[in-house]
Amino acid sequence: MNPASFPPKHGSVPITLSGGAGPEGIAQHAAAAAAASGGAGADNSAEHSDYRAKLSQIRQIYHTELEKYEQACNEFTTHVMNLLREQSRTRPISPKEIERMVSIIHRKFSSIQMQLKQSTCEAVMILRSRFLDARRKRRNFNKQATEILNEYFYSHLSNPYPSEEAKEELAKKCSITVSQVSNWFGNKRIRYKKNIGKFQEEANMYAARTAVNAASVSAHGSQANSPSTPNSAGSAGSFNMSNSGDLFMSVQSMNGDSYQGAQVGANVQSQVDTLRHVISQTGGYSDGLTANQMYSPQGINANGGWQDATTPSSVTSPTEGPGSVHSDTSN
DNA sequence: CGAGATGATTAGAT
DNA sequence: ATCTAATCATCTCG
Repeated sequence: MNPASFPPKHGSVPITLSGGAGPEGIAQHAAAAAAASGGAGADNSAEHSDYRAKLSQIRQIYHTELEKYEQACNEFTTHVMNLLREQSRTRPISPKEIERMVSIIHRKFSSIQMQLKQSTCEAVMILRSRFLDARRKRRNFNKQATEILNEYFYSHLSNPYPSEEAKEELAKKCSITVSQVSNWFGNKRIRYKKNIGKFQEEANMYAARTAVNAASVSAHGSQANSPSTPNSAGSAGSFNMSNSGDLFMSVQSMNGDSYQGAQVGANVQSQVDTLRHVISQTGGYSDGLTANQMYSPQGINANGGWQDATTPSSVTSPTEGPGSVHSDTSN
């Protein structure tokens, strides 16, 4: 009953079922069966019942094989017994010898049965990985869900860590599970941080949208919208982290514990995030400052990311970054 | 078909 | 327990 060797990593495929006299590939059998039922379906319950059908199929194969081996064992034993009996006419054969013979045979067959067991185990594992590994049936979220998630993300950019409640609400709105929401935010944070340039357009879009929605729109707000895509964002490979928030440094980091429980703070922060955007878009014009970095990595400090927070001091004071890279945006 | 996008899983850190 | 970072497996688009 020991789990034998669980294939620790997928994609390895080294299985190599016992060659030779052993029970040949139950596992391969099952894998083939699983592969045969590919495609189309994708109905959750249907798939699950499919999985169970395959499982019972494996079980049945296992039992019939087991029975077969047992029978073969018995037959072989009697055969050997007969031989011995015949030989006992020409030479004396002690009962001990017979017993030894029988036990040898049984040992052999039981080892074969162990192999059978192991193969079955592998088969189940393959089946499992094929049907139960969620990665294998990944579906993209629908457009609306991603919109909702993105909206939340970009309107909380300075602290994109939705609370449990927020997650539940998002999950409900998007018709996905809470852990899917968590996954999404985890992936988003990482990927955003990793390549902010790639997400600038998106960030601008959602920021503008939420601005229009939330800020009650003092009419005529539509313009200012993206003077063509700012291709300057550069960052080919080395992320030099042009952290120059400059304009809006002031509001930057009030993240951390300050509004842990206070929803008010969060709301305010959200508004600030949005407004900062609007400012960044329109404000660029008034000065000579080119608008080429409409959305700066505000919430992200140079060394790491959002999460470390709790750096007690040093926040709220625009003391430039550690490296003071300060890429000058003038031309 | 290949590259990039994307959701899920995992190891390790806190 | 939750997050990050890396990675996997699949989807999507050209």
